[in-house]
Amino acid sequence: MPDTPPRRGRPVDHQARAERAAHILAAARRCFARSGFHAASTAEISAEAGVSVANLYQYFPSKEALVIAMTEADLRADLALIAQAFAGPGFLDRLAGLIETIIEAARHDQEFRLRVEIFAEAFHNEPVRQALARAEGQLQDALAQAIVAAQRAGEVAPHLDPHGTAAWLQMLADGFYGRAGLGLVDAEASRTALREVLLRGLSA
Amino acid sequence: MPDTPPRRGRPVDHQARAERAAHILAAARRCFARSGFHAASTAEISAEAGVSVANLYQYFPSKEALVIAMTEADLRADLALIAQAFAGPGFLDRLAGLIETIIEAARHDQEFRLRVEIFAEAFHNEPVRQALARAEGQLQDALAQAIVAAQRAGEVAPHLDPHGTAAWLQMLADGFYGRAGLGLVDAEASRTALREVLLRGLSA
Amino acid sequence: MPDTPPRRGRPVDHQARAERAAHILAAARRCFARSGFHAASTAEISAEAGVSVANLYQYFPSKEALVIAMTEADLRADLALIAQAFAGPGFLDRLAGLIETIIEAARHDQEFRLRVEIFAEAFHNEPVRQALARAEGQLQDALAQAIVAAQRAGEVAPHLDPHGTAAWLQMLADGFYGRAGLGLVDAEASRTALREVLLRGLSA
Amino acid sequence: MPDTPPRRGRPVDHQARAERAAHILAAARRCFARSGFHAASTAEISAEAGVSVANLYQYFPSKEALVIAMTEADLRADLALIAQAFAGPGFLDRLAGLIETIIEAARHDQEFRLRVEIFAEAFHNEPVRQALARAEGQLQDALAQAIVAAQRAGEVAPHLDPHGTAAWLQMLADGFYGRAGLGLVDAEASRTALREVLLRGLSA
DNA sequence: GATGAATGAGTGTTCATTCAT
DNA sequence: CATGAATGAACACTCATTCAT
Repeated sequence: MPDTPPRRGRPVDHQARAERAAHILAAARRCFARSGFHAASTAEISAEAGVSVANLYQYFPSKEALVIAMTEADLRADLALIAQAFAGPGFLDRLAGLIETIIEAARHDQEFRLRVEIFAEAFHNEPVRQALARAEGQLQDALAQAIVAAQRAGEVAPHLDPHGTAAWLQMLADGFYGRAGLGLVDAEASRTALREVLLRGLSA
Repeated sequence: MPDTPPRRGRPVDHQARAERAAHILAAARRCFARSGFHAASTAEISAEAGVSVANLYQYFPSKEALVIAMTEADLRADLALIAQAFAGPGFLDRLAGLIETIIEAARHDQEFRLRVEIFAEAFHNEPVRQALARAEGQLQDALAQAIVAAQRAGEVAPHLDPHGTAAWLQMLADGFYGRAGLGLVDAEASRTALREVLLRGLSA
Repeated sequence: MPDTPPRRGRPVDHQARAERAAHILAAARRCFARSGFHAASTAEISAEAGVSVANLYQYFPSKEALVIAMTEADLRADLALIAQAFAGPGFLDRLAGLIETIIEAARHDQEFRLRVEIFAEAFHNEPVRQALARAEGQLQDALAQAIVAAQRAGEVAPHLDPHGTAAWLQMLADGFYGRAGLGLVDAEASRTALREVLLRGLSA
Repeated sequence: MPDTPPRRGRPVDHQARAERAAHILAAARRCFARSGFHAASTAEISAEAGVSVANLYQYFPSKEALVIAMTEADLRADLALIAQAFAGPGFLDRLAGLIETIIEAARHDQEFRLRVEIFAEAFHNEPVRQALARAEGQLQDALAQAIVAAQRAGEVAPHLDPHGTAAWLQMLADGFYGRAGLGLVDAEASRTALREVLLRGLSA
């Protein structure tokens, strides 16, 4: 490495920047979930975050960039969730636990709407589409990996195609998000029915 | 109802009105699927339909009304499809055929995007939400009814809750629409995996 | 001609449209001259014209289109002026008269600023540049034609290149506009000096 | 002036300041010529100069100040050019040489656009107008002085009003800049025609 | 002196909708 | 019934400028 030239002026506070970006992103999340991607104006988002519109643009170059950043953050969170959820034996039990977690969450926040919103936006916005497709692909890979492990452990039917199976798990989840966003989810019935289909669909 | 008062002027040609409304609605469908609900302007829709913007407003009082009409038309079509699909014996075979039909359709048109788009809009637009919730409810009833019949015929596991089961079938479908809209659906893999989960999930 | 299909709805009033467009254009002229092309907002122009901003956009698709329309209208006016000014014998006298007219005008309106403004805009805006270049070309042709006629009539030195000569006449005019816009023109001195250079520069 | 009070802290390096100011001014010049006064942002200028925006403001209190400084620098350069160009005998030959220089320059850089740009800005910006008017006045004086000398030397017609004559020389130059900026200047034709008009317009 | 961070005030343009013909 | 004309309200994004470090 060549010696870096001595920096003049105010140094960049990377941590503060990251925090503020996250703060704005969280505000955008709430706004998009509440009003929808198009209806949520940059003014609304800035106000929710308590910053000026111009400041928002110093952290994200466009509204689109917000969705993309969101998608990527979600991906990281989901991957972490999956990694943790399937870290040990008992695949089916852990899956049932995951369902429980998701159903519970569906009662309290509007995050679910966000997922559908992002899907809709992705249809007409190429960069968003790419980000989302990439995220869905990575999630599918992670799920497939967990399925393979469970198959090796004899917990999941061995002849099932791991990726195809992961795909319908994702479809089920996305479909659940939509219904949850509409307020159509009956927690008790969902729990039972989903458990049933997962057990029957996967178990060896 | 009392007898209608004698009408003055040119009598309304109900059929012509209905046809033109359907024509406009079809145009709107294409536009919404192509550009999204918010990005598709009334101007774009009118142009696609070959009528003036003001004329559109004589058939539908608002853009929102278009989505609602669309939802209701879709409901009728879906109910007809279900009624026809499950009219005789062989529930599981018929279901597999339905999947085939849907997967094929996913390759040619963009209608799938529309479903997701309408979900997203419904989240922030109460009248749309009501229309969609009502449609989903009726679809669920129809599916549940078909499931009950199949259970009686011994084709579907008898202990399954018909409504809960119908619900996950819907989730699976909605999730499929989203992935199809994103272009993530591999026809062959989807066919196999979906058949598998349906068979395992439902069969007696 | 195939028989035109019977027009439905409100017919277009072409005259009213043309009048309103001209009205808006005149307002834009005043605004551009007063505030400059960039500083004059579409809101300012609409207000000056007494119409809504959206209405302005039904007559001109962009701010740029206003300048282009202006350039073309000016071209027509200038061509007419030249045609009329050099319709008969006495080229040099007529030229002197033209100068007089222009100098007088420079005292009362700000139109001169507009010319410079449009030049500046043309440098960075290709469509405007093309419109302006085309206009300047046509004006040069018209001037050159008048010079040729005057040469035939023995009023202008026969060996002068008509286009080159027309070019410096235009430069002189443009330069005059700039100085007039700055308020640097002394009517009396300009009159004398310009007459002198024209006479000496052109006469046989 | 009374003796300056003893300065505290690091002494100002006047030379370094002047150099950096000149550096920034040169960058601004390129940006204004390329994008226009309004379209060139302070960010663009700073980037071109390789300094921060805030730093620019430590050398020039506003964007306007940049144009004014530019005008004054140009004035100094032009005065020097004139002084040198007309330092000896052979006024007309020297003028012809000057034309040549200018025409050549018009082929390579965009500086010409800058002149027109500054004129346009001057119309709506009083401080700029004053700077430009003052510069044009001084240039006119210098030119007039050279003309008087040439008249004494018998090279220029004695009855011509020196200031009026200087004025049309300036107009010709400004008009040339505009056409050059538009790309309408044919070097060969311009050379011939301008030489002709200068000779005929001035010679004794 | 030099920089990063922040912002109020705007910009051109679009849109769903209404009204007169 | 069908159309052209009109508009208020909004929107994403930018900019010249200031201030704290």
